[in-house]
Amino acid sequence: MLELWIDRGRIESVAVHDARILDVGEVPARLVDALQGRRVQRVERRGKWLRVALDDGAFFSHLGMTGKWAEASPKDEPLRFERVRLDVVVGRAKRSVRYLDSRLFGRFAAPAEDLPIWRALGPDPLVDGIDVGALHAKLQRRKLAIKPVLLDQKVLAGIGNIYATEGLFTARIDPRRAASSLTRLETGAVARGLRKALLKSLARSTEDSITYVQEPGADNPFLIYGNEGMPCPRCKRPLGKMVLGGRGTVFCSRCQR
DNA sequence: AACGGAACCTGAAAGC
DNA sequence: TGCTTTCAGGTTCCGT
Repeated sequence: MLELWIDRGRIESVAVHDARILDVGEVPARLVDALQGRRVQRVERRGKWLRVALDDGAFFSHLGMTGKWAEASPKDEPLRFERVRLDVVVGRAKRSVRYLDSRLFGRFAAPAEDLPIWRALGPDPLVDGIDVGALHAKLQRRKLAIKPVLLDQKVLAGIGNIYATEGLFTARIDPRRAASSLTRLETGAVARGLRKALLKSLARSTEDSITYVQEPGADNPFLIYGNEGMPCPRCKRPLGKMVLGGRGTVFCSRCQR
């Protein structure tokens, strides 16, 4: 959506309302300077990062877990949880886009060079696809449990706790299994499970809004995430939950081996 | 290098 | 009812 709102536009003004979404040591004034007057050339996504290429440089936006871009009118007052505001002229239209983030886990940056973290991202399952052989080789080198390895953005970009949980359930793999113990066949199943979970979520997202599971009124659209204690959709036994790599992990002890 | 655990932050939900 | 505590998530940092 952000792409639709600002592509080919010229950034008229920038306001950073809360500097906590910037990198440590970064100051709003420098960022404003880097963006003002620049033209947006394209918007790309890899994993949880957006990279907005400008005629000179680029800016990066990570949505954390509660971040979203929203379109507003330039006349509108700051929206609830607004942290950054960009006013853009696209053709004859004046648009104002706002970065909203209640929990401030997101990030906003306009570095001179591409962020190292962006360059280090693994392949994005939807943008780049998953090369099962390459993934299998990568997993072979990791002794850690498969679930925390999937959360490593250098392995695959964009896999968070929800998709790792869902993908492993679909692949019928126990999240505690050592990553190195997965066969190539099982790695293929995980790759398909992850893609399926991501695509399902993408299909669910409406034209112009993101609804997070945590938001009131949103019902749980996931197979097992958030459903601990409820019947497994496959075998009907109650789903278990444990902490793995510091994150809650729902699983079925019968279906996932 | 690889790993575990705590910290960051705040709204919602659960507990009292 | 209203206050307090706990929990969730993605990432970074610190110690081992």
